[in-house]
Amino acid sequence: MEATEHKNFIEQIIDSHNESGRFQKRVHTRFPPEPNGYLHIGHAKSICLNFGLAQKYNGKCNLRFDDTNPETEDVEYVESIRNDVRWLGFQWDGEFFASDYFDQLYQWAEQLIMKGKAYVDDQSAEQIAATRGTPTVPGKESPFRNRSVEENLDLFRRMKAGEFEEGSRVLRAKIDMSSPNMHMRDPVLYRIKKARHHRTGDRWCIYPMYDFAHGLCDSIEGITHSICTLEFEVHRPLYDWLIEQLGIYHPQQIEFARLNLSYTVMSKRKLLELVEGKYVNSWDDPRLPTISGLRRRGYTPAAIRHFADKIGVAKRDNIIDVALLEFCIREDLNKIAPRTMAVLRPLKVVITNYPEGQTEEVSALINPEMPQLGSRLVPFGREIYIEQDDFMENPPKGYFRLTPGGEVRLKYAYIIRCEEVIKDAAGNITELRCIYFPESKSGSDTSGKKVKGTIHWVAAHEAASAEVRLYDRLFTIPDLSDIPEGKDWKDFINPHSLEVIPDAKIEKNMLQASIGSIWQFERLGYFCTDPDTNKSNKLVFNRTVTLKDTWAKAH
RNA sequence: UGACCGAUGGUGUAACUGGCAACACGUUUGAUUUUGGUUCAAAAGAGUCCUGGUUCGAGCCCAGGUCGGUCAACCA
Repeated sequence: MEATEHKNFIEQIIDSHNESGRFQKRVHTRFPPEPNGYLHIGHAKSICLNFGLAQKYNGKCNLRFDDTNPETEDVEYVESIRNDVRWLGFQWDGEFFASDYFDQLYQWAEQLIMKGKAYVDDQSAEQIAATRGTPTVPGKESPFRNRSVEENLDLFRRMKAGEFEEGSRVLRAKIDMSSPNMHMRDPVLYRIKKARHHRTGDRWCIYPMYDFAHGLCDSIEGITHSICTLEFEVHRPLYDWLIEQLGIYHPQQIEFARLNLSYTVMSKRKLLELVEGKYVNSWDDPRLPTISGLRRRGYTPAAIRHFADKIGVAKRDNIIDVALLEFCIREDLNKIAPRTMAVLRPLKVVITNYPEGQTEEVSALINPEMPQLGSRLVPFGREIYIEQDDFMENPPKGYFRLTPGGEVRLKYAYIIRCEEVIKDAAGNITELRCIYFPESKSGSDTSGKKVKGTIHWVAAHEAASAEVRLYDRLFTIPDLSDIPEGKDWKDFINPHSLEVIPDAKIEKNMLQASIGSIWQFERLGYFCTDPDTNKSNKLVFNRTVTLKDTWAKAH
């Protein structure tokens, strides 16, 4: 567990509740998604917060689906949300649906009517909108606002019975049309929707609005701390009003600032636009900040949890540098990812003094961070591939890989010297002729040679081939909430966010790599096998993140 | 010309509730290294949005500003 000495403002509130005894030292949170889309890393922040608080205070955390709008919701999303929460490493105490409470909610609505605190409004949606006023101008009361309790009850029951057309009537709270808080201007509580609900089927044709249902559901579940994002701050007076009118258990709502990540977008609307507009390939496209995208990209639950822990919780708007997320995944993967060698852009090297037809196997550490894991055998021979980047004909100062006449170590093998550069008619370098120093073999080096650089390689005679997908940030600017005038946020999509290497050379050991397994390609970064590996009958790797490269950064 | 919320290094979060502004990421430098990775060591970088007040003492309290965010779906 992390050594978190500093308490965030929510923990401080909980502590004060525990001192005052407001909730009898009980802590019961909940994660309340609507099953109408996929979870993203912003949700992960909320999940880690809610479940984390429950763990820290020996409390409970529910998973509740706020499924009050049958038109947009589906069981498919319920499944994917469950799956993502579980994958993140959390197990909820109770699993509930707002729709479980439809009967209770309906009873409460009638109760409000009987108290004279709610009425059926015959106005159209347009009329209601038009008479709501603006933040600075009070709204106008509906002509139906003062119907009798009997009439309201009758009308509401007939709404429930399906006697009226969709959109013809709604149930509204009777609060204050001139309230400075727009949400208190007689908000809609129930609307008619003759839609089939994914759980209650055709049992209902009226459905509660989120604002009516949400706080009441928390109350039903005995939630102590209803944690939500900042935009619901102005809704709180309404939730409190409802609870007060009904005289029921009162949870404490606490709002925090949602996560924003640099170089990406987090809103459901924009994510949907990226997927539907084919800017990315799917909801689990590894470039997306969706949980499924991050998973496919090779992010681990531990790294995401650690990230959520490090970013903290507060109320001010924030935009977290993706570099922090990348730090978290590198930190995790460095410890656990087995190493292998892969050459993305191969340059053939012929070792002229290595006997033709001869091969051998060299020993390579599985993970230098964990030597106890032992080593693997890697084939070596007269012809190998090295990275094109690891040779320069005219190197800048400070370059210490291979150059004409220069020497480097082939990792876990020998030191070589470049003797000759072969080019095609166009002047492109096609091959290098090198010599090796037999006495410089790794582990038994008696050559006395000192080289500055060590490069990775793959033996040509036993190289496997793989497709490698190199991902980069999805956008070219860090802050997508700050778009210059006349521009659209989609104008800043990074055209190079995906580069496909169709034929990389990798250690043949990798043919056995299982789907989703995570590797470090020495000197290149962390990669995981993509599910497409199955389909295409060829190895496909996704680059999770590069290794830090202080040389490349400066050049 | 409304209500609510917020403002601390480049980024994010702290500061025992009034006592020398700290930690992490990022950046830079050095050491180690058969990954220009890791690890280790160090440095630079804010005087806490502004103005005034209370106080021996203010990032924390008070007053007034400024700037930013949120709110006007029969969405959540």
